Order: sequence, then C-alpha cells, then structure tokens
Amino acid sequence: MALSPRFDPRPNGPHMRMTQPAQFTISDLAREFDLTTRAIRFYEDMGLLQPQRAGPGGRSRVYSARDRTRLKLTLRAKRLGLSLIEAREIIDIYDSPRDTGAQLKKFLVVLAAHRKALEAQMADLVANLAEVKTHEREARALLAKADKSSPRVGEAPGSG
Amino acid sequence: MALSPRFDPRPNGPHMRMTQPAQFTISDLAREFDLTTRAIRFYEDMGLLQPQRAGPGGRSRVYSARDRTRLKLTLRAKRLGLSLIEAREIIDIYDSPRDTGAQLKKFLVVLAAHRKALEAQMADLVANLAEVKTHEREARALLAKADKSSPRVGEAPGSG
DNA sequence: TGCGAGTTTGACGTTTACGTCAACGTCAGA
DNA sequence: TCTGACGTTGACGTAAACGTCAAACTCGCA
Repeated sequence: MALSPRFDPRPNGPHMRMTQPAQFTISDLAREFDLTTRAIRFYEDMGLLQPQRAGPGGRSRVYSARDRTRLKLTLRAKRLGLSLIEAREIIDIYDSPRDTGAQLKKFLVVLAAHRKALEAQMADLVANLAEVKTHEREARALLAKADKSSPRVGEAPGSG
Repeated sequence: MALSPRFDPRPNGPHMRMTQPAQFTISDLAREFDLTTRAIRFYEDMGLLQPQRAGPGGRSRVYSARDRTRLKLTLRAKRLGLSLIEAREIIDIYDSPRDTGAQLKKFLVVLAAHRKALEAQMADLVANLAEVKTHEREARALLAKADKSSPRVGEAPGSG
C-alpha cells in the first residue's frame, strides 16, 4: 500500500479532486479497474487508448480523463461480449466529430445498429432471467414440501 | 437444397413433426443453428453434447431432442458472453437430478449466483441502452435544427 | 462402377486477449 | 551506493474456439 510518489506525472493528481483528476499513471488505472498494466498497454496497441508521454525522454505514459472514460467504456463493452476491435469501432464513433449533417446521419445509422444488437441481447437476457426465476420458484416449492414432510434439525421453518 | 436421405438415422425424422422430431443428424443441427459441423463436434469434445452413435460400425452421430436443447442453451449462453466451459457447468446443473434436499439447496445456490451475474449484465445493458437513446435524441435534435437552417434537396422535413 | 454428397478421425493453423518472462532505465530513501 | 518500487520495450507463451485441410469410409444413383 505504498503511495509511491516517484515521478508522478500529475500536476493535480487524484488527491486534489477538485472536479476530476486530470492525469493518471498506468498503475492508477490498473488499480482502479483491477487490470494489469500489461492489459492496459495492450489496449493501447489495439488503439483504444492514446496516452500522452512525459518524464525523462518522454517514456512514461500519462492518461487523461478521456483515456479513463474510454477505458471504462471498453471494459463495459467487454462485459457485454464485444471484442476489443468492436469496442474500439463503437467508442471511436462516439467521440468522433459530428458537426456535419452527413456525419450526424451516419452516427444515427450506427447507433440504430448498435441499439438493435443491444436489444437482441436484452431479449436473451430476459428469457434467461425468467427461466432462472421459474426454476428458483419450483425448487423452493419442492424444498418447502420436503421440509414439511421431514424437517431437518437446525432449520426452523419460516426463518430462511 | 438437396434433402439428401442417405443413411438418415431418423425413424421419425423432421418431416413427421408430430410433437418434436426425436433424432437429428449433425448437419440437421448445423443448418438449424447456422453452425459448421466442426463446431458441433467441438462442443461434443467440450462435453456439451453426447450424441448416440448409429449406422455401420456405430460411427455416425445421432442427436436427440435433449442434445438439441442443450445446443440451443449453449448458443444462448455464448451470446451472453459465457465461455463453453461456463455454459457446460450451468447446463449440466440444469438437467442434473435434484431429488434430494441437499441437491435442491445446491441448485438454489447456483441459481442465485447465476441470477446475480445476469442482473449485473442487465445493469450494463440498461446503462448502455440509455446512453444510446440519449445520443440518438441529441443527434436527431441537431439534425432537425440543421435541416431547418439549410434543408437538403430530396429530404422533405417530416417524412423520415 | 464410378461419382458426389455426407460422414468419420486426426492434426495442424489462426485469432483474440492477454500472461510471463527478460533486460533495461529511473527515482527516492536507508 | 545500493535496494526497491515503478516504469519502459521486446519477445515468446497460452487458452479458447474454432477453421482448414487430409485421408478414409458409406450410401444412393447414373
């Protein structure tokens, strides 16, 4: 748990927290999101993050709040089953410029497709949850019947 | 689209469909679920399917309705981001015997864990969908404003 | 009798998403 | 000055989920 200032490329680091910390080291993010630094560098190789460089020779990575947001979005996309490439495509579109009408229209098309995929997955999820709940009800009913016919010691009925 | 009877290990194949076809070939399932036969054999290697054998020398695989159900569950689990091993563990529990109280209780524990995971994913999904809808609203509003200030030829306002 | 369509097993290749070293630089503190 | 803790860049390894051959068998049919 050493706080280890070291080089610390954070003029107003996490401790200031006026609005949002502006700068993060790679292990800041690793800790926050429970990742290895290797994973974070890999996401950079995949084009998901583009940290600045600082320190002697400009070697150390410095992550901005935007990088952090993109990382958060990446992890959520992963949890929903997207590949890193798919995640990057979507996230890139999300923070790409949309100042012309054509860009806005393309954005809407992509959003519609994305929403359709999410809704399909939602359907799977709802079906699955319904089944789980049904099984739970049935199992509880069976268990209650069994407990009534031959109750076990140490398990008072009605205190579960 | 050749119906290809060949060996056809189906005493009452899909064409009878009184209740449910009882037997399927590997390519029946491949067609139905849009998989390669390779994938289906791989699922067997992973312990997800256990088809009977028939034909000369008992070489050809014959899939039962239960196999088909397990395959369907497998694919849904995959769509929700589970690995094949995780899918197998859950599906195995679903059609394992639950006649003793201990088995019922373990079943309930597993179901609760599974439900918790599904609900977490549901939260991700809902958050994601909300964001998509917000972006859609914003983009549509921007587009409407832009169209009003400089409408394009061939795109009558109010006919989208 | 040979062809095509379908089946089998086996073995190796591929992509994704990292893990796991190795070898090195740097900075603060004992 | 040396030790840790952290950082860097390669380079190689790995697990999952198949794809992609190859070589062989069987069946129905022209």
